[in-house]
Amino acid sequence: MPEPAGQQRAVRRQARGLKRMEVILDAAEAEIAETGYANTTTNAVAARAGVSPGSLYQFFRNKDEILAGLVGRYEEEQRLFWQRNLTEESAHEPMPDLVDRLVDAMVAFKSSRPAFWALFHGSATSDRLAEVARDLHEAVAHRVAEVFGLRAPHLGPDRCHTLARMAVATVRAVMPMVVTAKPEDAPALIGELKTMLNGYLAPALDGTAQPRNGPETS
Amino acid sequence: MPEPAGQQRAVRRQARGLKRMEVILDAAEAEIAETGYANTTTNAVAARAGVSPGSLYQFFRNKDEILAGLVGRYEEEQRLFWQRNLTEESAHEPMPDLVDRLVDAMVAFKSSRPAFWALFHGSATSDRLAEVARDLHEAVAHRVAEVFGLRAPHLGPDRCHTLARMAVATVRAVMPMVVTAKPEDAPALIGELKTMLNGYLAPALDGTAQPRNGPETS
DNA sequence: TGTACATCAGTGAACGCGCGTTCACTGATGTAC
DNA sequence: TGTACATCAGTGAACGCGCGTTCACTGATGTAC
Repeated sequence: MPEPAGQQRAVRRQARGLKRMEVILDAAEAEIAETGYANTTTNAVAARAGVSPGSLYQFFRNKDEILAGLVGRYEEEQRLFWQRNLTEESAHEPMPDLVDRLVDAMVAFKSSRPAFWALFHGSATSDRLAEVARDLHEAVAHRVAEVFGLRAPHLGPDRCHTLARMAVATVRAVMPMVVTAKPEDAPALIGELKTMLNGYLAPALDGTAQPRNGPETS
Repeated sequence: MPEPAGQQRAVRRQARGLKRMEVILDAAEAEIAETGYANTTTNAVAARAGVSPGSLYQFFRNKDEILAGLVGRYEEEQRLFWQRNLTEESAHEPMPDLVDRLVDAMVAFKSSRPAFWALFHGSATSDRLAEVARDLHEAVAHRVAEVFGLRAPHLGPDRCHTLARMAVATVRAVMPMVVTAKPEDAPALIGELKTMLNGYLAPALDGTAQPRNGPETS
């Protein structure tokens, strides 16, 4: 008899149990990448993981918790990604270089984690998932805003945050186009995205040029 | 109004039948705006429309066809919207004015058709709906690209199309932020969107700056 | 060391619930002669 | 002008199917003495 929700005693997972959880999450990731979260059935995840449905429910109380487990893994990866790609040095990096580097890194990340993008950028979402995705994007925007603040201290933190949110939203909007595009068209779209971000961020943060003028050297 | 797409059997609708269909679509629109397409049940739509479930299925063969009916109505509205707001004159309008006017018009349209945006920009979508939304956005981009072509004939149609798709994607990305934002923050976000679009489109279309630069150092 | 017992890991058939859809039926309206 | 008949409009209970979740149960592993 399972204990009432909230009262559940801490379960001391054995090594094989922890292993199983990872296997189940891997299966869920693959399944979601293929068919979307809403179309993913718990039984399909269990079958793919090579366990019975009942076993799955021993480790995850319900379908949402499987999602939460995946999100937990992603959050760690995200943290590492931004820790690696966005440091205090980024505050002094020329804007075109910074945009170039970050966009390329994100595209590369996308390629290596298809399920991640299926979850957070795909069409087959869910209310629960949209909420999680929003939080993740907000966290990224927050981190970007911090670097903007270092770069242009004369702007208030509010304005930095707005700029960051706009930038994140733009990337989020264009990325699916890149994925959908024919492979030979993708680089052009990525170039457009960089141009756009640059044209928006450089004047606001570095005060180098008006939006109508090209980025001339100082 | 013409019959919903997919209704192929020549059923000679009586006047009251056509009226009922509109009532059902109104109910579906309201229901979808409140809970999203996936969470909308056909029985709830029927109840809201004041008809029995069986009656609903006399006019729409399945849930998808209700959606198709709604899309049909929206397509007509969309056509009128762009016919009104984007003409050949737009090719000679100063870019800031054009962006300003269109963004404002779209925001106003959003306010008057909440269900429309719940459908095409909300989080609770579906595979079917995502497909429809993509087609709509593609149609808008196509029309925008035509005006870009008039404005800057020296650019190829392909490049105009790319610029238009990027612009549409950006608007689509920012609009949910505007909706979600506190009312006093919305104007600022709309301003940012305009700045961004302007900074991207003006150099590319009006030739005030080179649109792309390669990886070479300055 | 072995034995007893609690807890964790695992099974897979079956249950239950929601929701799209259908069914058998009655009434309303249009059309032909 | 009425009558017959086809078709449209409408009802609401019930069906069926998919899928998340549970159930009763058997092994496996850890722990205490």
